[in-house]
Amino acid sequence: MSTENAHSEGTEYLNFIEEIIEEDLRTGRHTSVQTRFPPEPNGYLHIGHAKSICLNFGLAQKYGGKCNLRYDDTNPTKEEQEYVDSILADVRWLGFEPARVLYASDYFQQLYEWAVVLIQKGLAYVDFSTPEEIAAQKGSPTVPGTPNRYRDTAPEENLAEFEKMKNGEYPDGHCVLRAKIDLASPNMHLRDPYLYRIKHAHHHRTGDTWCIYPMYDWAHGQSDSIEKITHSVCTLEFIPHRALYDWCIEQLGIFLSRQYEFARLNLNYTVMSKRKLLQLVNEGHVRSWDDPRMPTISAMRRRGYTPESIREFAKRVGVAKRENIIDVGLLEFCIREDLNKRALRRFAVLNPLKVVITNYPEGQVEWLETENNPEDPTAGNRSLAFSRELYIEQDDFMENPPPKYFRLYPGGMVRLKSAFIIECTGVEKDAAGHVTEIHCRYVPESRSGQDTSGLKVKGVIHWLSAAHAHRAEVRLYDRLFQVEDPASEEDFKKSINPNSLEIAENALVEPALLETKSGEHYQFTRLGYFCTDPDTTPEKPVFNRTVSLKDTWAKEVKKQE
RNA sequence: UGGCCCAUGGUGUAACGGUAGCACAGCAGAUUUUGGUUCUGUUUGUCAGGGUUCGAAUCCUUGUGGGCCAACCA
Repeated sequence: MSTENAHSEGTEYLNFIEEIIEEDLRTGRHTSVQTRFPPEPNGYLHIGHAKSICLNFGLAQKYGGKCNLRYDDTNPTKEEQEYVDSILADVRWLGFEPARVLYASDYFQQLYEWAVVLIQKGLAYVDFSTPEEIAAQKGSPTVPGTPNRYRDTAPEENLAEFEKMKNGEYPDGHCVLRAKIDLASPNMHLRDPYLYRIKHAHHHRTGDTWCIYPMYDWAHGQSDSIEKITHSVCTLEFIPHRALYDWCIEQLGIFLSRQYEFARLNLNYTVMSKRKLLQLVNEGHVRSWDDPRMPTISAMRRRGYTPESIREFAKRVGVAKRENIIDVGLLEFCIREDLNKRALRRFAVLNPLKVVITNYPEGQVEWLETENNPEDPTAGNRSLAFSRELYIEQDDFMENPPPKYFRLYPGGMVRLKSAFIIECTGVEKDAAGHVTEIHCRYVPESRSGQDTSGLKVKGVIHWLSAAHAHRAEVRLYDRLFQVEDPASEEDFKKSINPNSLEIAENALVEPALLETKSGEHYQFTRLGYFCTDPDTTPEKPVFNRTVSLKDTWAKEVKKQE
């Protein structure tokens, strides 16, 4: 209930794009809303893309419109089918179904014909200068550019040269098609931008049909226009491109799509650029694109984030034009909030410490009921085996505890959750002085649910019957970087956290977890939320820690230091 | 040394000329057989100067700070 209130509070106001849309609908400028999500298939989607997906698909949903998935595949040398597939999968996993799945490459013929129109109008020319020459001729933000001799080539000749470009008569980089706009514009993107370049490269969809490929600025706006996109939403760095976007559409006299820009998502303690993420994968700093430490959607899925939690996160970060760096704590809040309601509780002991209940009969076993989810009575109960030899978490015992420690210590009492109260009566150590085993006595009349002991203990800890526990591998993740903004470092890889992955090799779990399947979510009681990894086998389950539970005690310990 | 975008608590985001609110984080307390959850209370903010106005976070202006722009990338 309270979360619903939070939701409604979060959506009571309109973000600036929604305001524009409502105004457009009110004035009749548009009668429906058409958006699109336009990724380049040259990498895996990350949490920043998730914000864009939620925005674009969310807008369409909210206003009864449609949202396309359109691959911006105009550069054959960088794009691959593997990425195409993963992108669609990620969009769907997030909970959105594209109205249509389209490709900018679907429009190559149309784009080519429009380029011919532009040339005929004297608004584009073929330039044989080198990239260096062209760059020099463009001037600088403070110095206007200077025209070269190709700028005044007659349309007929440009037409013929463009034809040669298309027919493959020139090698890569021999010449380019440029728009003829304004070499003195303060907006560098208007200083006769490139429209087409020659690339004798195999395209993942059009094969070898083309050897000239349109640049972003020549492809994007027209693709929007073809799809009758009413609100073309992109990130801030495209603001200077808008003038060119409008120019192309205006010169062609086609459907008037409009571009609006919002601030992209930045998360602290991670990097978001595809280039850097690719580097992390290729150089082995992480295992793969879906290594649970990565900010990619596939990695977050593997780690145990749910689509709902990511959508909620996108809602909470908002949409505005201000540069921002979101605290990962908000992401963690969103997944805890979601999983707290849904995840089944299970007992797991990450670092086992043996406990012998000295006054419990050897060989005896009794089964004790415990709830699967206290937040959800319909989740039911399960039985846990209790016996003479148990395991508890090493963290739950201290020989010399600090103040306010209310777990187990010599002479201290604690409740084993859903079982009995025990008192620590002795400790066994190895030669090095490490505690290897502790001895306790249990209070028979303190059985959970029928406690007549009259004892009151502050601590409640989880446990496992030694004879019934099973081995498991549990992977514990910490932030991948040690600094808030690794991208601003001289070398971002130097700030990689060497302890971002810790594997609990000796972890033990309750028997119910043996049948777990990849992708299932659990709360390991008192530890955190965990998700079964695809590496799991019937013999040895493997879990990823999605996020720990909030740990007030850890905070208290820090304060005491 | 050109142009464009932005500026509200620690982090985000509202307030559309009329009481600066919400969320996360923090802090304090209550409840709790998860030091979880839940509940209650609470600290912290309009970048600076000038102007318009009865009244400015909001409009104008100057400055400051941050971001973006000169790839045959998107």
